Amino acid sequence: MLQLTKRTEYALIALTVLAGREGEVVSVREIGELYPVPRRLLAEVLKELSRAGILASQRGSNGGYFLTRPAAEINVAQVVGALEGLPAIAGCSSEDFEPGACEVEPVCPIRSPIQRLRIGVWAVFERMSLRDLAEPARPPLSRAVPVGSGASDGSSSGSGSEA
Amino acid sequence: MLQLTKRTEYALIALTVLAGREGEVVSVREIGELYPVPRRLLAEVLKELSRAGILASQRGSNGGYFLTRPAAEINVAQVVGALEGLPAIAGCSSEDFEPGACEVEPVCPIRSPIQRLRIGVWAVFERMSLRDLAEPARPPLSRAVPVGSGASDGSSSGSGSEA
DNA sequence: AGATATAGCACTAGATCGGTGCTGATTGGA
DNA sequence: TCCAATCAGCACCGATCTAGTGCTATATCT
Ligand code: SF4
Ligand code: SF4
Repeated sequence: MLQLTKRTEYALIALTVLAGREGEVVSVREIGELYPVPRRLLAEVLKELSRAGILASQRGSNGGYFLTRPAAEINVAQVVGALEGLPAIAGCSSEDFEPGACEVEPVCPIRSPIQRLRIGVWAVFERMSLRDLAEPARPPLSRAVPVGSGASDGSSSGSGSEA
Repeated sequence: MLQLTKRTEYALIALTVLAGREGEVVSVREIGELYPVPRRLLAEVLKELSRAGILASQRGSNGGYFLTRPAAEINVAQVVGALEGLPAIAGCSSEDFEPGACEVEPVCPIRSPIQRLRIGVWAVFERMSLRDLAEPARPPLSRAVPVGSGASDGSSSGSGSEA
């Protein structure tokens, strides 16, 4: 399934708040009051982000979390990477992939292309920073791009989806 | 989890073969002899692709599957879309998402950004055709690109995650 | 008729995910 | 001093999804 986990979504929501209040210390409760998110789970997620070094925490009363770096320097890729491990696309490019786990590997014809996809997807996530998240979205949306080899003429490729 | 299913991987492997033998009719057995893939499962997947209109089938002896269109006109996005539904990134942008399923939706601050990500990821998949898959990979790799608004290009952003 | 191949569908076991429980440690303040 | 608020750590459960298989029917070629 090519979809982020709820944990990651909650993380991004929380980070949106954090990014809009840089320098402040924000508690899980506050965020929970802003958005109808399972607080307990949100807390768990923020702990993870803290362990990953994206957030730092302040314990005790008046405690909470805050960004360790400017919002513009933290991108979605880092967040996703911290919570789900970097996007693998295929099993063999996952972090915890043990050699031999895939029978096809020695002769797999799609490893290289998959790798290219992975890099492309990763780049998409890298290009969106927390500041982009927090801001009301300014979409110059300068035409997508990359990854393919030749593919130059892909113009005709409709979305097609299914059915 | 940001990862393709095994089904999709097998589909791509099979399509690589099909793309390299355009005009021919190739059976599941043949593909299974080329790559150590669970044939039974592979068969199931090709059926799905057939239902989705990406492949057509020929039954009976000497039967098998063949592409309905030139390999260059079929891209990975179509394949993924047929097998997993288009990349949703978040639950609310999934095909079978029922309104009200997400509590946060009415006030969600990340819907718009997520949408942008979705488009970006989708574009990455669209730009890789079956021909790109089948070819021995020539990566001029035309530098990745946009999607975000500003986005500092801190290409250095490593995984940064755990371990 | 018989061998080969796809069509369709249901089913099981295992992995993953969403969410919660519980206990402890740290801090600020009444 | 003691209490309330808050983070830290970890284990646990139920629901969902995935990988893979079983079985039966249908079409085609020889
Ligand atoms: S080797 Fe090929 S089949 Fe095995 S996991 Fe990697 S991409 Fe998928
Ligand atoms: S609305 Fe926000 S939280 Fe709900 S699914 Fe969409 S992105 Fe995730």
